Amino acid sequence: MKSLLQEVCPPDEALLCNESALLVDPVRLFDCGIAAYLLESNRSSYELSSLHADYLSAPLPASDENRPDAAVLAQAAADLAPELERRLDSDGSLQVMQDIEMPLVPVLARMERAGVGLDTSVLAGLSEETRTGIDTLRGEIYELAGCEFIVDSPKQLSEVLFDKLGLPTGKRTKTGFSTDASVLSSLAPIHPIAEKIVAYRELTKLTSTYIDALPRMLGEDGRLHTSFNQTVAATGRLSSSNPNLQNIPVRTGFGRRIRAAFVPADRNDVMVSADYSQIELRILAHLSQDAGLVEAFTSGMDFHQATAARVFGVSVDEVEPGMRAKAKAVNFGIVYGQTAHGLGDSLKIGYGEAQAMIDRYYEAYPGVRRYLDDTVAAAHRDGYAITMFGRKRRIPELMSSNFNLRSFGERTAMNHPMQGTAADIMKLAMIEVDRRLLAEGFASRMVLQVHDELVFEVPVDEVESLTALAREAMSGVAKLSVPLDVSVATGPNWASAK
DNA sequence: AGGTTCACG
DNA sequence: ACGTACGTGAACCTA
Repeated sequence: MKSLLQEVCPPDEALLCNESALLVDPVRLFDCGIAAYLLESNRSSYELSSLHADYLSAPLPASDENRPDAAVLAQAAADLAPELERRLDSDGSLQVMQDIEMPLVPVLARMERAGVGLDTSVLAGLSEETRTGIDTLRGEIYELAGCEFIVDSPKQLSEVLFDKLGLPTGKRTKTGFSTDASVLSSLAPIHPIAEKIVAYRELTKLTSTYIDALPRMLGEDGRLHTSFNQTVAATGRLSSSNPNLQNIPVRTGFGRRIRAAFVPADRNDVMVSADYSQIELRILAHLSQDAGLVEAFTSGMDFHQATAARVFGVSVDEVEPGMRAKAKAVNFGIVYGQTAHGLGDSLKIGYGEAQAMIDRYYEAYPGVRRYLDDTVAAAHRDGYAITMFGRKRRIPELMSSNFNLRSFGERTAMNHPMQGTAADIMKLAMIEVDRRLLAEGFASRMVLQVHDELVFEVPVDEVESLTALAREAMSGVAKLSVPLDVSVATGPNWASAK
């Protein structure tokens, strides 16, 4: 939440946060930075000085003793607002501004101010464990390498792996040979040092980014307060920083122990997590109107399994786990603007086999291919891609004569309507959830958003009503051709609320 | 400051 | 003929 009000007069942040009454009517809120973001979501700066220069064709006036910074900025905002509003209107982006972004500002302000609880004793225990683990692994790596070096240095590691030990090189980076996780996993069968390095990387990553870092970032109230940035992600998603609470580990068992340190403030409260299931693919089903895809979601069966059955031409109960995993990867790929290369990499299969799977996918879901082709063509014609709710993303790369850059633009054009519409839907849901929490006098608080998930701190006696509220609000904000399924879970910490 | 790597959706 | 999966933020090393 980097609102104009916060920029100009930090103490008045209270205006946006007050729990008892919303003193600022979102209808009358106009944030110049967010307006410019809706017009050009790729801008490098949304500072008033930058906007003044670009939209009013004049540098920001200098401040002096008669005109302090705050006065200059207030005047700049006042001058910019009508101009930006005109541009939003003629761009067709005023709806997104008024219906989504401005109403979201006080919601994010309240979430940031509420913060989230962190049990530092959990992290202290993990820190102890990782310290000894890291020391042991480092020693084993030195032993296997036959020398001591800085394992964290990709340059030194590359010398050890590829020069000293003579292991086969894989991908290249700008500066040399890559030592990333996919390279190390291919080296694992050849030399035992590879898996030690992978394990070392996991522990050092989790320690330096989370276990040791988060306790240092607690506010005076003993809670973690992130910033939800509203003008960063070009698709319309939020981002989170200082600390980033949208990338807390969850994929490994050890990582989930970090997530377990996120707890409610009050001992009698619990964490509740509500997340959209496969929202981007459901949006694709709606946008493409592909009969097979819509059927897969309305029938209520396992979606990746249903895809596997169609792609491999077997009945649903004949789908083996390997087939489901492949179908799942193709489904992911579709959302990213599928390429045979990318799919081949992720599945560790050949380019040809990957292309064959993609072809079979498009045969199974012909409406998807038609939709994606139309979407790319429209983006070439218009210069932008657009979401269901009218959020545009300009894609200048489509004009490039460079094949790679142009292809990137086309993948962006395919991805934006799915990722961006999901962001729109989540933002609308947050506005509705927040409105009802206040209107119905809940003590529950919405504390985090992680793209398709909302996290709440909830008094035990509100669990049932909050669960119903989250379900209704999240699945009810948009009417698609397929249901917007929401799964809700509860537990004493964030890891257990899954 | 830029590159690499890796945490998340 | 070309070669990348989409969107982020943070830590670390190197220059």
